[in-house]
Amino acid sequence: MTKAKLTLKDVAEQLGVSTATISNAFNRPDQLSQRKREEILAQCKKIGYSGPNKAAQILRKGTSNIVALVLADSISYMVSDPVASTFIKGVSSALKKQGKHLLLYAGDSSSILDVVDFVDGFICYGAPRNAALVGELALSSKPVVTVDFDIENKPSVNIDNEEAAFEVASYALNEGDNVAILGLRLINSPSTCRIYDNPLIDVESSISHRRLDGYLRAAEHKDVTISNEQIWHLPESERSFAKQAAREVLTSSPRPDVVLCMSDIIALELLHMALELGIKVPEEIKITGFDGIEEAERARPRLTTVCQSSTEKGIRAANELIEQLGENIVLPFEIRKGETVY
Amino acid sequence: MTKAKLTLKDVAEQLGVSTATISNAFNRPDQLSQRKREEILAQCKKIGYSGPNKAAQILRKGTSNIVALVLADSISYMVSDPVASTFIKGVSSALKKQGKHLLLYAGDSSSILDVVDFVDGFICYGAPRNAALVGELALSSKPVVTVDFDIENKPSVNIDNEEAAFEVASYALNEGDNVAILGLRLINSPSTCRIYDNPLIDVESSISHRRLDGYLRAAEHKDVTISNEQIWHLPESERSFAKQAAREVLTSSPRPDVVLCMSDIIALELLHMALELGIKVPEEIKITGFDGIEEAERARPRLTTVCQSSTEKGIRAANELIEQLGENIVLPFEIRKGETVY
DNA sequence: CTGTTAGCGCTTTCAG
DNA sequence: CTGAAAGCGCTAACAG
Repeated sequence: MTKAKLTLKDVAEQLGVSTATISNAFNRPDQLSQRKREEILAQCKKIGYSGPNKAAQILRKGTSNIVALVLADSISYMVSDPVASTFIKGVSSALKKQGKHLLLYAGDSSSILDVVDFVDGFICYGAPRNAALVGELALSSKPVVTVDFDIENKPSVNIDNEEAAFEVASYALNEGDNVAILGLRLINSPSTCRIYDNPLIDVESSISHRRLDGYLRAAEHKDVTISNEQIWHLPESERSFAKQAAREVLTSSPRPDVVLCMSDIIALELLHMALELGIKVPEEIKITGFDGIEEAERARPRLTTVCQSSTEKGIRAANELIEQLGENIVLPFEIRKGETVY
Repeated sequence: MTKAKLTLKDVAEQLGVSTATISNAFNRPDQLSQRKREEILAQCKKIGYSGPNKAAQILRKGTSNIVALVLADSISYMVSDPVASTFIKGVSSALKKQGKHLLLYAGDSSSILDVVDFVDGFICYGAPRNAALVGELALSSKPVVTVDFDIENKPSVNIDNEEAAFEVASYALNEGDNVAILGLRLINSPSTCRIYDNPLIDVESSISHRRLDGYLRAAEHKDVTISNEQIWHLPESERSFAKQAAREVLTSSPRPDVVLCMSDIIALELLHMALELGIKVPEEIKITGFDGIEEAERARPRLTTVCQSSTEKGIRAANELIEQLGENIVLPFEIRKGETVY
């Protein structure tokens, strides 16, 4: 406790060798005889020197073994989202294998400047709520890997959201269906509402719009029309918003026969509310989700949804960052045919 | 990109002032006139200098604004646990307010040496799986706050687990009941099993044993005896283990009338399986949980459990670390009377 | 209010 | 294989 912190220099002096030798003993085994090295390491342990100071190493070497995971939103929000936490799981397991550490960074932070100088790179999960971060990341000289969105010239990990949405919708829709869509962040509104003619946001970049494109393409194929009054916007994939939207949808008249939901959380909330109101699923209303979270599998009836492996995404993103291959990875997805569609 | 990184020294030269002035402009506004300061900041922005290099600041100042959150187990495991992720939520929101960053650190890591030199302190959530970390933390000169366990002379945040378990069990138990307990990490076994006469682990330190003490005290008060054959050990609060234990309990004969579970995850799994098997809850079997997670509230029948605010724990732990008051905080809990006990 | 300077603790040429 | 010395980029004490 009160023990003054030993420096490499102190140790060199005490052991009567040069600082380089101590440094090499810890960092470059090839630079000295095995015997000498072990002797030094043993001595160090004895006098209580646990190795070179990491802060100094970071400055000197320019690497820290810390990877920042930039989440789309606040950490508080992301960490309780099952999809995001599964992704984090993947990232952390891959980083651990490489001896890297994980710094969680909120996407609503004002800047990455706080950490850019010492982290080894960024994994960016979803377009950050604060769009300015994207610009900073694009300019940063540190490696960046994006997931579920893209930054020009940066490696990325994605699935084909448009195609996935197309497939699940194609499976659920039939001619003559009255269809509703529960979407995510489609317009700029802090609350649940139908999109009507409001200007759409991030049309080019957001996965929500890719999914919407897929749904609409499927509808077109099936000769189903979906008006803007039948498309809901939810500000977040959160239960409270999902509940509001579910209630609106289920109490609207005529009630939709099919509801395409952009996340499983939304779909599950809708499913529960439908059952509570005595509405039969899928007989009276069919429901599809998106993501393939565990809870969707546990639900009865089982949710029909798009399964993507968030763990795999995390692993691939971490490895891409470390190996710096510069790839734009597109991962497969799978339609899980549950019992909320027949 | 190809732009050579500017240093403070470069900038000072370019602007024709001393390095101290630039440094002060960024760090100590009181050390120079507001006009000069703004002028310098503006110039810096223009030439693309975004402020002093953080890695150098960390070495020089000895602080980084990074707090390590040492989780009990691997990050992968902890991040998908609802109780832990709620705790993380609390920590991250409190740290954010203070402009601190969050480094996630796995409790099964071999050492804290990797980061101890540059983080500002440690929040340790649950006794780490690798017990050696406790020793390192105890000796570390960096501030440490423990949660759900204690290290001598270090501040901590806890609830009274013994009393909480006592109260919930007292509420559930009646004389003559046949009782089972689904416990966590009571003995040293990697799989679900009854504890029988196996040696108990961490008897002094673990919250599981505090809870067990509370259950047994309540049983004694109610003149109920609970033998070691009726106490199950689960290695983790994970659904798969919970399922195994639930099956064993529900198919054992005579079937218990009351099952006291050391986490809501376990209790919920038991509840679901009971319902699936057509066993009436609470008529044929009463169930209590522990923690008060959201899902327990959504379940039908609603789970009777001990509610503790993990968010609050996280906030208090973070603030304790920052303010360094050296307190040993004991937070309140609350028995939530759901419908799994009557 | 400004400038000079000595390190923070380490790594890594380079010469021996 | 070892040792001396030059910084990595910055801060803060001190002198002006």
